[in-house]
Amino acid sequence: MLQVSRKFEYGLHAVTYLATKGQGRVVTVKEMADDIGFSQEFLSKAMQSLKRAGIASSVQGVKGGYTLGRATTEITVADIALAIEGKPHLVRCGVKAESCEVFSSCHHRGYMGTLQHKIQDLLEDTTIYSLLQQIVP
Amino acid sequence: MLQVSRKFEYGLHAVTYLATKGQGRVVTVKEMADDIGFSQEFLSKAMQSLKRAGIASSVQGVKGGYTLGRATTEITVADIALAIEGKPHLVRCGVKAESCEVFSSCHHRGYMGTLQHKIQDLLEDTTIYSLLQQIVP
DNA sequence: CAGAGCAGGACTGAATTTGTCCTGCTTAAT
DNA sequence: ATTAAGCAGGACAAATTCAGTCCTGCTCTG
Repeated sequence: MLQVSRKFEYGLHAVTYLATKGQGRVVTVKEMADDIGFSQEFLSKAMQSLKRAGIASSVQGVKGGYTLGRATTEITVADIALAIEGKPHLVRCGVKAESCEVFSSCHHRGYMGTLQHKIQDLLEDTTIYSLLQQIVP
Repeated sequence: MLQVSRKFEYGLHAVTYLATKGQGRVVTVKEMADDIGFSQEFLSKAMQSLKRAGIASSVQGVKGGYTLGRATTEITVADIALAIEGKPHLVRCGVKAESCEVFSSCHHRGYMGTLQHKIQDLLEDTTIYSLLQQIVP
């Protein structure tokens, strides 16, 4: 259906939320979930993915929570997509060649590959910083 | 996962297959399925979608089958995607505003909208004709 | 040492995708 | 006129993926 996953939507919202809170501020998942209006449990999963990718960093224990792991100019939408959905594969043969019945005779692999690359470029072109500029002009 | 559906892959293969067979030639689903290596039943579904969109046209009865509905220069990858997957909705709120918990306060709708538009443009830029050129230089 | 909060594995239910089956309609050929 | 090839399309079944929950453990502050 060429649709982004819900977890990605959660993640993107979370990152912009953290960005508006400022760099130093540590925010709990509960606060974010309540404020934004998401399920706390599920948002937590998204945050864990973002943390593993270095996009967010976490503070353990009481008074713990999440902060952005780096500057908003250094986080692109592509980073978030990669952190949450893993490497993109527009077509199945990108994941597993065996999953394609016509792999050896396929005419479209080249095109689909460059298409995916172009989409990737679009995502890399947007940093969280520039995204926030668009929101609050 | 931002992946194209299998039915779309079937459809794209079918269209290029028909294109290489030449305009007039009527081809049965069975022939295509055997030649390409797809399930006949499922490919048939894809063809029906393509037909409804005018991309393919069908001939009923014995000696029936499918042909391309118009010139390869007049069929884009976007046309095939639309025929088979329907209108694209990168995010859920495009389908149903209610499916988004934060619709009213959402910061990303604008960006996701233009992103979707750009992807759409990429798909519209490729005609079957140009796709075939890439394959057989 | 109690409790807030992150980490992450396991599991469940829902939704979507993929694929099959069956019945009916159209038409060329006999 | 009858037969069989082939499209049309609804209904259904299986498989996969996604979304969301639950639970247990670990870490740190007060």
